[in-house]
Amino acid sequence: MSPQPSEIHELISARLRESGQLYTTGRRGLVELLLRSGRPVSIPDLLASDAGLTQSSLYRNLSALEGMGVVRRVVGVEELSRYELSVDIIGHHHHTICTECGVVEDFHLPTAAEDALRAALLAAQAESGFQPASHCVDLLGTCSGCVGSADSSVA
Amino acid sequence: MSPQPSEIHELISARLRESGQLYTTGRRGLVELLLRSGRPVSIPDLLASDAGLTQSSLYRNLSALEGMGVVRRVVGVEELSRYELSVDIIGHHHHTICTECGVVEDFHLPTAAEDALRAALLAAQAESGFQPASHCVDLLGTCSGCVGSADSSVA
DNA sequence: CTCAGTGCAAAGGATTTGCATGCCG
DNA sequence: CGGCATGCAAATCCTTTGCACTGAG
Repeated sequence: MSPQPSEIHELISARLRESGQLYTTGRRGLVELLLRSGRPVSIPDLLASDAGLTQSSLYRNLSALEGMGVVRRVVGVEELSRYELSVDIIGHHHHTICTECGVVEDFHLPTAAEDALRAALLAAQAESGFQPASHCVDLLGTCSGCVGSADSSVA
Repeated sequence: MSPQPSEIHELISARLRESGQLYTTGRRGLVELLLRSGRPVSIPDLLASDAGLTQSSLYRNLSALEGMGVVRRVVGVEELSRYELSVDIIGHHHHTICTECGVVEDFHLPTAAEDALRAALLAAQAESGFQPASHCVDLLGTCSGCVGSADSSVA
């Protein structure tokens, strides 16, 4: 299912070309690092682990690759921590994260869907040895307010 | 399903007492703000929106309330952004986030579960007017390496 | 009165940006 | 040669912390 490393490099190289950018040694090294680690890695980790990466280039390259859809930030649409009242106060729910305007909205799943999801996660748990305490389902997409406007900023 | 605001305040007040802490005016105001906004809010937002909140107190109060399980941080177990290769390169998958050691691992859902999940999310989408581009399912819990050790740091 | 909470201000860490230089096409 | 990428360093933003003071029980 996953392409071979060599194919990956060619794919990325091609995408960069399309955007008028270069697949330089540094970028290739970064991709190798991500490929090798096999899990999401933080920028400070990358800076600490490897040798040849410069702070600013790393940030810039990750942004560039992210903009092309090669790399993605794992948790939120923004890097800010967000807070809300806890589930046992507000009730169990999930979030929709609008990738246009960054707004995070609460969103409730029908009970049947919630049960199906829980069952699926429990089944998956058995295989991995990971003990889930809770799950977090976030939908990334476009909120109703941003559906009309292509990419314009919030009015 | 969700308690009334007055009950919420009493509940929080009680929990604070148990921990030997106070439910002061400032904290009550913070909870009101969270209650009123109805969605996850960032700290800079809180600082900008309301008037009477001091930066340090806000951070401290959110930490205190989070520690008691009243409030929770929405996205990651750590505040760091993490990067990985994109799904169309690595393949679709989800994450397990260990709340003990902070390690984020990739994790694949069985196809049947993935389908059920997708169907549930599509159904939910129809009601909300939100157009999902992708979903993100994260399991919060304890990884196999941390299951044995209670709360000790990584060995 | 005593202890926890608050406010101010400075420190710490992550991320972004400016500018001059090096490298690829 | 021309444009993109890099490196260094400074700037910016979010978050944490120290310390003295105010508020609540």
